[in-house]
Amino acid sequence: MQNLLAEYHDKLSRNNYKLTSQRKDILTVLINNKEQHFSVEDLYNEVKKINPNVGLATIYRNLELFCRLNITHMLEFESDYKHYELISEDDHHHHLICMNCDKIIEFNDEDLIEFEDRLAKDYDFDMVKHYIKFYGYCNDCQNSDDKELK
Amino acid sequence: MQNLLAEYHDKLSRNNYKLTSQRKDILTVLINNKEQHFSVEDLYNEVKKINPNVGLATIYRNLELFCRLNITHMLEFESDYKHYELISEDDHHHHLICMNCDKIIEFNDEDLIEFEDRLAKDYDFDMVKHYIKFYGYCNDCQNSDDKELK
DNA sequence: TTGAATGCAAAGGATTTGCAAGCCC
DNA sequence: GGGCTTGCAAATCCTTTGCATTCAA
Repeated sequence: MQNLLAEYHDKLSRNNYKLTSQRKDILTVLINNKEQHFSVEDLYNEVKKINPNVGLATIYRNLELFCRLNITHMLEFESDYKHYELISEDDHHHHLICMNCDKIIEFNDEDLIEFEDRLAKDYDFDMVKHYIKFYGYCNDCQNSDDKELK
Repeated sequence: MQNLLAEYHDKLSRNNYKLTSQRKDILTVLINNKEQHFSVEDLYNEVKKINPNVGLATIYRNLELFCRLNITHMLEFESDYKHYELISEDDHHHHLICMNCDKIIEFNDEDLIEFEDRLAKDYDFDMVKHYIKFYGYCNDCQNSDDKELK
């Protein structure tokens, strides 16, 4: 955790950004909840627990910055607000989204690497990251009659 | 094209929605531009060419409906508005997105089916569709110095 | 010290909503 | 004819911006 914060501090410095106390607080919340993704509002509320004076605009401005620096990335789930989470290098981390109850199942998988390599070669594309969303019905909802779509 | 429109008409009827002239116009534009994805504004402008009296809210309301019925789906590209396009059954259709120039390269691939099948089994998830976005640098931008991130 | 970063509040802009009028089935 | 749809315009709400103040380096 100290490691990660130091690493992000470095990256900010290298790109001529300062590690303000607000940035430190935002990163701390993200680091302490690596497995979670936050809406801006939720993140704002968490950071306020550490620093009650932080402004919402600061959260927006810094998430934008962190995404630009590849410290965080944005997740978009249809019919919902944007969410953000830390990028972790060795994490192949994707989502199964239930079209009925909107449940989000997270999973990790290494098998896409091969596929990705071939793709990078075929399209001469320098691959940095990928986001994959699978839509369908979770096991709770597979027999439900609520689903539209007859 | 008649086929597709009739099919969508059926699906609307089966779910107790009417095929209004506005819905027909919207679907017609989408069908005639299957390979394109539209922002709401762009779609609005196209539909106005057919029916100048259509309202913007109608476009929003119907795209929401069409997505709910799995006639269209929403594409989200970071730092941009939402886009929409028709869903075509047999299309495995994904995007490579350049992080420098924002170029979007579309590609089709069948290789993910196997992966997807395993996943569906592992998580007892009834898979309907998947969207995959790869981020990186296109060949024009690979040697550019503009990229941040030192 | 000094330009970058923040907080606040106001502005912006995409999307949604209320309601009377219109239209599909 | 009846109720779903539409058009219009106003409202909503997430996000951005301007500006004076504060702060990291």
